[in-house]
This record gives sequence, structure tokens and C-alpha cells, in this order.
Amino acid sequence: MSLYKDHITIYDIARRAGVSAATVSRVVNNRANVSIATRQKVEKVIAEQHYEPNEIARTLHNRYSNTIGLLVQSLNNQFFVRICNEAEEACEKIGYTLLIGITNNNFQKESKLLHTFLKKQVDGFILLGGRANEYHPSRELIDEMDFISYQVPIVFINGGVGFHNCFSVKTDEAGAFDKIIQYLLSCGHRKIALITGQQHLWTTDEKIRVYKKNLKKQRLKVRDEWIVSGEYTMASGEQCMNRILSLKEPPTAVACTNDILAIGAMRAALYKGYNIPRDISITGFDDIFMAAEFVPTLTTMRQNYSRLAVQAVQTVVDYIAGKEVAREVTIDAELVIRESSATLPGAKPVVH
Amino acid sequence: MSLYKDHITIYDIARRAGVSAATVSRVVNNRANVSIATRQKVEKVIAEQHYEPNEIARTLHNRYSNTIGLLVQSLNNQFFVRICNEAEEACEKIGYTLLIGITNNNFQKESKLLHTFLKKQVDGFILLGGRANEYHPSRELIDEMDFISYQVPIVFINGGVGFHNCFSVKTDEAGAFDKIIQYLLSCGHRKIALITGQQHLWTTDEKIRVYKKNLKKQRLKVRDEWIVSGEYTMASGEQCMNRILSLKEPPTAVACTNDILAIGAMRAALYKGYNIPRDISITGFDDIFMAAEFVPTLTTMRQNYSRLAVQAVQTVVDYIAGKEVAREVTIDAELVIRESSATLPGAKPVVH
DNA sequence: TTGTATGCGTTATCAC
DNA sequence: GTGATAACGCATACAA
Repeated sequence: MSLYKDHITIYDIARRAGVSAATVSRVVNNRANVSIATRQKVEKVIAEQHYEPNEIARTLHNRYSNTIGLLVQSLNNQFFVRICNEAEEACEKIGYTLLIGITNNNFQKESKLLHTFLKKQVDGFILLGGRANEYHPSRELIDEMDFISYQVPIVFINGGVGFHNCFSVKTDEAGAFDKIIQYLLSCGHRKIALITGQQHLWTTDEKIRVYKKNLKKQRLKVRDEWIVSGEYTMASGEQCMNRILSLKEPPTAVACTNDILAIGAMRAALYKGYNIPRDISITGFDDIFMAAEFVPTLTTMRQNYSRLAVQAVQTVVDYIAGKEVAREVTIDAELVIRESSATLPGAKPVVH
Repeated sequence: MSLYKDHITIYDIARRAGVSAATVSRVVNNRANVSIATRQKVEKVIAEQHYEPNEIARTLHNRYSNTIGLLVQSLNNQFFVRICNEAEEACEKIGYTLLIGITNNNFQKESKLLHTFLKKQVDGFILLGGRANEYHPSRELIDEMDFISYQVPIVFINGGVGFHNCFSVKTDEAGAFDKIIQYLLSCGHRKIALITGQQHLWTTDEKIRVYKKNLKKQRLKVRDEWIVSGEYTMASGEQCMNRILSLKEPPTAVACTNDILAIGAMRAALYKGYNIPRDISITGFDDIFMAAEFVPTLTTMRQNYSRLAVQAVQTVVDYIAGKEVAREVTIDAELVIRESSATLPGAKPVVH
């Protein structure tokens, strides 16, 4: 490897400005104890030479890299993308760099990235999706998280149940799903089916629970064949919907546990010639961009992306600054009514 | 900031193993000149202590961080996301880390990220979208790129015209757009409109040129009102399409310069009650995931994401390894015929 | 206010 | 085959 990197260092500046490296450092870091004359002299040389401090050397000395590692399951789900965007912005605002790692829901890769980033001295982790969302994490996973969180803070977004030493920022998924199911009920729907992604994920199981609870409260029968679980992909949403549409007694509404599934479900219904929402209502969860772009547009719960991300970043930063930090923060979601859901005759919808 | 980081260092291992730090380093780096006995002894301690070398210190010494910075315009366009994914995978395979920065098409942010990453000692840059796509880059931009590329290699993906010191990996956009226009012509379409994003972008202007060239070759009139330019958003695609549909003499086909625009165009047509492709054919460019997910699915040109990304990463790595590297690499795209385009009576489509 | 010396964790050079 | 030492670029404690 040819060594062609040849950077200007603090010593070059010092020599040219006729001062010591320490003084240059003071100027660069805006320390008070530098005379105006010296400061100006040094600043002039810095500008002339386009000097930029070496962050690697800084990190080695300071022990802090001003970098946060964000491990995300996939960037194919716009939900994750929006969180990344917001987190990146939040980081930039406070002079941090966000290191994004894509795990592809591959446990090994997730583990590898965790260590790679740790070796790069990230100051903390934000975990989004992936195995941390398991409802019942394995002993091995817990051990790994303990190993990491012993060194730097870990913040989960919408996940991380059962990791005692970590932090968690999450949408009030139960409350949010409650809202949308109650909305469908208030629209007069009595035959409501449920399409979910993988079970045993925190975000899935909570919603199934809320769905059942609401039906029971309305004294409606919970039918097993109306609860169809696949995985969180559009193709799976289609398959689940096809299953539902082929039932002897199809429902009038289908609630999906995320938007990707809902859009898959809409595709399936559209292909079979159904009119949405006239023939069947469909709802999602997340409010990804596509929810407003598909035809018809999707009724869904909007997660507060910005607050989720900002809170996660802030938690890392506050923690390493030694501040007192809440172990768990819950954030509300908002019902967004669009074209994919209809009100049945005689009903008057209630929005909470 | 409380200093709670307290890592195990090579000296800790050395002390515990009863050897010198130099020897531990040799073991860690798999150097040959270490006796088997010593090696095993050291490895045992490393495993026991869960020692992981500090990459920051390594980078400071080696001058190489094994990190590549990827500046991307946005992660909301799935095209960019796929490139990021592929690049990240390519990096991981060769022990590199990909540092993703999101510029939001904000020139200032792009510039800032460039310097931030440089200070973090990235070994090279990959630039995806953003101002580098300008057909005629400003003097100021060229100067900035020169400043950077003097220090580390810069590789543009689908852009970077006019930066003499940089590298470029690009889809053969002209050839690819040629294919899809010729396909539409071979389907019998004679009235073909064009929807584009911002002009003065390399990727836009090339396609306009190819569009005009093909019409002229067929002795078809190039009508100004059939060339509608907006920006690369779905909403803009809708607006452009509405403009086209309100013409006295609407076309039978609309070619769009990317998939996002095409999906916007389809939305607009669907809302007005048009049947696609019976009433009007629509084509895109890129083959993002949504192209296969929208109803109807979109006929488009598939860019070779994997090759684009792998080639870009390889270019950086080869260059810093001192190898001879091609300044420009062009990669073919592939026509993907789906539901959104129809063949007019009597025509027989030709696929190149 | 400024300079000197030292350490951050690692690797390379040079002895032994 | 192994160890001592210097250097990477920066920032701080301490001295002046």
C-alpha cells in the first residue's frame, strides 16, 4: 500500500506561525488563554494551509470519537430510512457523526458490526430492528449486549425488551394499535382481520394482543383464520391477503401491523378486482412515504420519527456526559385517515 | 464528560502473557516471526480478556482507516438505497467499513460531510447524486473536489463529469435510454412524451438528447409540449403527467427519466381514470423495488446496482493500493418489460 | 500567555 | 524469536 497520505499537522502550523504546537491546539480548540495577536497569527496560517485537525488523533487522545453507531436492519423499509435520516440530522446538529451499519437481519452480521464499530471507538449505539426486537432474547444475545453496554451505551428504538443495562425509546405501539382498531370499530366494522409479520417480535405480539383485546371488549369472536402472520415484506402481505380473501366469510376490514404489509395486501385485493375501500378497508402502521403515494392512499398510524430519533441520539449523548437518563421513553403515534378505509352505513367514526 | 471508557490494551495482554507489547502485536497481526508456544500463550490471554485492538490507534499509526465515505443525496430514493446496500456489502467483504453520509441534496451539507469524513481519515470517497451530477460544475465545486481528490481518491457513481482528477463508474445512460425509447417505438408508439427531472443534470440531459435523436431518426416531430421537466419526486411526476394529459393531443406513451417520476405519472393517470397500459403506456428508469410493487408494475431499465457499487469500491481500494485504475467505467443496463407498457395493434416489439 | 513533556494504543525499526 | 523504543497527531499538566 503506497503511503501517499501526507497531511498538514499541528506542528506544521506551529512552525509556520512561530509558536508551539500547544498554542496551535489552544487556538483550534478555542481555549481562552491565548493572546489576540497570537491567535490571529495562528488562524492566518491555518487558513492559508487549509489545516484541518486529524480526528483520529483527537479521538485517540480524548477517548471520544463523537461518533454514534446506528445498526439498522434494512434500508428497504422506508420506516427505517426515516429514522436514519432524522438521527443523522440530530447528530450533525450537535457535532456528532452517525455511522450507519446495515445488518440485513443477519444476526452474525449484526454481531460483527457491533464489534467493528466498537473497535472504531463509537461513543454509543442505536439499534433499530434486528434481533433486539425478539420478544424473548436468547442468553447469548443478552450476554453480547451486556458486553457492549458495559463499555458504551446502547439505545434501542422500538425494541430491546429484556436488556437491563440498555436504554429504550419506543412508540407506544399498544396504544397506537388500540387507536386504529378502535377507529375501524367506530367505522362500523365488525369483521376485522389482522395481517402481521413475524411473531415473537415485540412489535408484532403487542399488536396481536391489542387486536384480540379490542374484539373481546366488543364481544366479537376472535377467529383464528382471521389472524394471518407472515413476515414483514410486501410479498408476504399479498399472500396473507389472498388467504383472507379466499375465506368463506371474508372480513370488511383488514388491519395490518405495518405499512409494507398493508400495501402488499392492497396489491392483492386490487389484482382480484376489489375496490378499496368500497369492498374492503385496509389499514397500516408506520406511515412510510409510500403510504401516501400508493393508489389508494393508506390509512395508518404515523410514528413520530423525529422524536424517536432525536430522543435516541440525546440519550446516548446525555449518558456519556454523565447526565441522568431515563431507561425508557415512550412516544405517541398519530392516526392518519386516508382513502383505504371506509365508514360503513350508519356508523360515525371516532378519532381519538 | 465523565471518562468511563477503559479499554484493555495491548499492554494489558502483554503483561498477562508475560511478553512484550510488540509480540502481542505480532500475534494480533498474524506475523510469521512468533514461536508457536508464545503465539498460543498470547492468544489464550486475548480470548480470556476479550481483547479487541483499537482501530483508532491503528489508523493513527498506519495512516489508513480501512474506511470509505459514501455521500448519498437521499435514502428516500430506493435507487440510492440499493447502491448503498451493495457498496456496504462490497466493503464488508474486504474488511472495509462504509461511512454513509446523507446530503439531502444540500450543497453545504455535502461540503461539510466531505470535510468531516476527511478529518476522520476515510481512505476515499464514493459520491452518489448531489451536485456532482451537475452537467456544468461550478469553478468552486471543481476546486473543492480538487482539494479532496489531491488527498484521497473520489469515485462518482453516475456523475462527476468534468472532474479531471476523479474516477467515474456509470451506467451507460444514453445507451440504456436508447433501448427503452426504441422499444416503445417498436411497440408501435409514435406519440411519445417525455417526463424528466431537473435539467442540467448529467442523467437528465443525456436522456433528453437520446429522446430527441430517436424521434428525429424516425422522422417524428419533436414537440416541445411533450417534453415536460420537473424534479425527481413523485409529486413532480404527477404534475408533469397532468400537464401532458390535458394536452389537446395526448401521447400514447410517456417515457420517464426515472422510476419515481414514472410512478408519479401512473398515479396521476390512474386518478383520472385512465387504464394503464390500455389507454396510455408509461415507462421508467432504474428499476427500483417499487417498480415491481406498484399496480400496475412498471416497464423500466434496470441499472446494474451490484456492479456499479462493487466497481466503485474496488476503484478506491485499488487506487490506494497503488494499482492502475480506469478513470471511467461504463456499465450496461437491462430492459425489464412489465405491465405498464402496451404494444399497439399491428406492431411487433423488438427488445435489444 | 506560552512552551515542554507526556500519554493515548498501535506498529515498525532496530537491536539482541 | 523477542524486546525496547520511536512515531503517528493531538491535547493536557505542568513549568516558565
